Amino acid sequence: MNYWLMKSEPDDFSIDDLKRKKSEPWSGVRNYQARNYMRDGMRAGDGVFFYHSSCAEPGIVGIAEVACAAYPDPTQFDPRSDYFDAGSSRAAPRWMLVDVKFKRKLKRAITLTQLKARPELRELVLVRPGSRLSVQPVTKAHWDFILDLE
DNA sequence: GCCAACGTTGGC
DNA sequence: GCCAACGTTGGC
Repeated sequence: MNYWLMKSEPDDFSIDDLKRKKSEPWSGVRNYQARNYMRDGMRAGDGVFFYHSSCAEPGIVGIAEVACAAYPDPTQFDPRSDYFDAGSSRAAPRWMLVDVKFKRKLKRAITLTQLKARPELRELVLVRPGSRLSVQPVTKAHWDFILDLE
């Protein structure tokens, strides 16, 4: 079992949105590294930290789970979508996604500030200088450590 | 294959 | 809104 962190802007799609919808196709990722993690790394049942970015208090706000293996992101084929990619095709899809399933909200968000303050998390991709990946791996040790911060 | 220009991300 | 860091694009 692997562990991940996935970012979402709460104004766009929040942990409460995921709770209400129960499961959501993680559409719109247009970064190759993030795609590769979803396509090659993720398996159903993997753990996911749901992270709120670009907001007043960025941080981990909930726990989710990978719900299925990766499949083509349908928005890449839709000319009316913001995520349309004319360079992709159904025969050779460029962008893949997984469904993300709600598990629970944290009692209290674990803020980016808190995470940065912990020397044990120095190697966490999220807090690495310059890292902007919206889908990133989390080691089991970091996963357990972060859960204990709740 | 280099690299400048441009667009995006995301914390502050 | 600013801006640093990063990724992508496209001319050469």
